[in-house]
Amino acid sequence: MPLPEFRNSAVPLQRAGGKGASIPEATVARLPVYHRVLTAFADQGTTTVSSEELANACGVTSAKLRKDLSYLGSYGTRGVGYDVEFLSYQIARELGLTSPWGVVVVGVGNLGRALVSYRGFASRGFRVVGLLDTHPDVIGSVVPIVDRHLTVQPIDELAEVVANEQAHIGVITTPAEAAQDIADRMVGAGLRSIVNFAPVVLNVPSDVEVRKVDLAVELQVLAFHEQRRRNPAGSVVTELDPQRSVADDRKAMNA
Amino acid sequence: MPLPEFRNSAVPLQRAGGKGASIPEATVARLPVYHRVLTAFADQGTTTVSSEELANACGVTSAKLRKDLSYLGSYGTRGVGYDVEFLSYQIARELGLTSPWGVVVVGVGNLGRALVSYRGFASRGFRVVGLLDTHPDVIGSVVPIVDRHLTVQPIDELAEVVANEQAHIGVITTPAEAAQDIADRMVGAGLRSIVNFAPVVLNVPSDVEVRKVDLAVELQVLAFHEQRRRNPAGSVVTELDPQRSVADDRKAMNA
DNA sequence: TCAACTTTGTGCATTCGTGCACGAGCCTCT
DNA sequence: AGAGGCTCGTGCACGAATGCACAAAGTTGA
Repeated sequence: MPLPEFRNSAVPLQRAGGKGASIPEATVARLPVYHRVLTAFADQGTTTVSSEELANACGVTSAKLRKDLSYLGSYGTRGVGYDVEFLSYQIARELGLTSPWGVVVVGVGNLGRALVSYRGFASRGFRVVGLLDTHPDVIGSVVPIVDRHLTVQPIDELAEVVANEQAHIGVITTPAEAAQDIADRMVGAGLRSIVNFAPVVLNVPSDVEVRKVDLAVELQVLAFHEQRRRNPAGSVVTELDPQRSVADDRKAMNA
Repeated sequence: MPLPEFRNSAVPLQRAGGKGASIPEATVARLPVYHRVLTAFADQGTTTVSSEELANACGVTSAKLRKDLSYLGSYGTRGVGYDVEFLSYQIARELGLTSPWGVVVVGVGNLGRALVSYRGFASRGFRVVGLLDTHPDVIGSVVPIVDRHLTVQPIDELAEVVANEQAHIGVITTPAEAAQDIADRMVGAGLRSIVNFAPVVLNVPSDVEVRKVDLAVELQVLAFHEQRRRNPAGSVVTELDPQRSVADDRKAMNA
């Protein structure tokens, strides 16, 4: 994904199809999608799905889906398919969604507000337990969360909130300049899982996992492919003049 | 990312280090980060960086960085490093950031507003040329973009805006229910690059590229690892009772 | 009960991505 | 000019991820 940076922690399978076996990162990244689609199937009353149907709805191939699910265990029935409710539960359990996770959000701008009002939040085992900011103007203001309200607290109370509310995940929705400082505070407060929406590379201890979400990266990857579509062999100038030198490029740069 | 879903379009290198050679997707996803960090180096007056320095600032290994850059060409100087300005320009050119891309944003809630006010937008070759919504309440309202203002237009004018403003990229920031319809309209209007912030799997023709950004997925991946950290061998119940059967699980599911 | 049909689970081959290690090339100093 | 030192570029090996294809296992119908 945006290609979120993976820590390459996957080790060879110890027990194929068994519980407790290590699951490839690529698979872990897809499980949330499977879970969401299964929930949708359940809501519309479907009780059973084949790997083919589920795969289509998830935008993956059926072979990949089956292999992914096989890491969790043998939860399908040959000749029939998967029980929607049951499979959904198994994935939720594997992802750790059966017990709720406390989330603190730092940075209450438009982005922060958008995230905390996102409904899929609470319904999947996540609960916003803290909303903090450094700016005096927003501290103290009341923000509507999905099912209640929350008062914005000053950043200095971070450690307190994390401890009292047993938060485990921090979300950074501050401007880029503030992000590293907030990350340091989060680590200091004991958080070891961070989602970073600010467009900067965070420097954190190796036992802290950071997942980056960056619109600019997504746009630039799309732009790259758009450009390639126009001119599959490379850039226009290059194609017109394959003998173009690096010196020429240095001049063009200043044009 | 999250594993954003790649189209596996990478083919073997045709000309190693040459221009126009295909670049691995994993590399393409990292180039925007290199570019941003290089810009930061340039802003603070640095003129030269070694692969080691740049790699540290980008959160990757120096070997990976050098290999990534080698796909673009030989732009470094042995014994010295890379010229910051020059390398930055080369990456920008490769990503297609030298000419501006028109972007239309559909869905003017908190998220849409947050995105269009993001400064890193215009500075990297992207320009919001349209802001649309279906909701009568927001249509006609004026939204401040980074360097100007934009009036929210009704969704029916999408094709018109795309054609007149030569937009190439669509961003979906609507609720999940509306996303597929918007995607269909975008495809109909001629867009072939879409960033989707709604938590649904979009169904689009194979020549359209969709990049998904999903907070819920990021949180769930973190939750998975948090859980594994607590109990490396698997879930608690599983460890306490390795003989637990699938039938037991079906009961637990309803608890 | 048995045969035909359906769909899962997985072994195998292939492709993609990463990291090591070192040769190639450039700069500096004497 | 030549030696020494530094850093890039890349060949090679290894591990991760994907896709194919089929045996295993269950269901349905006669």
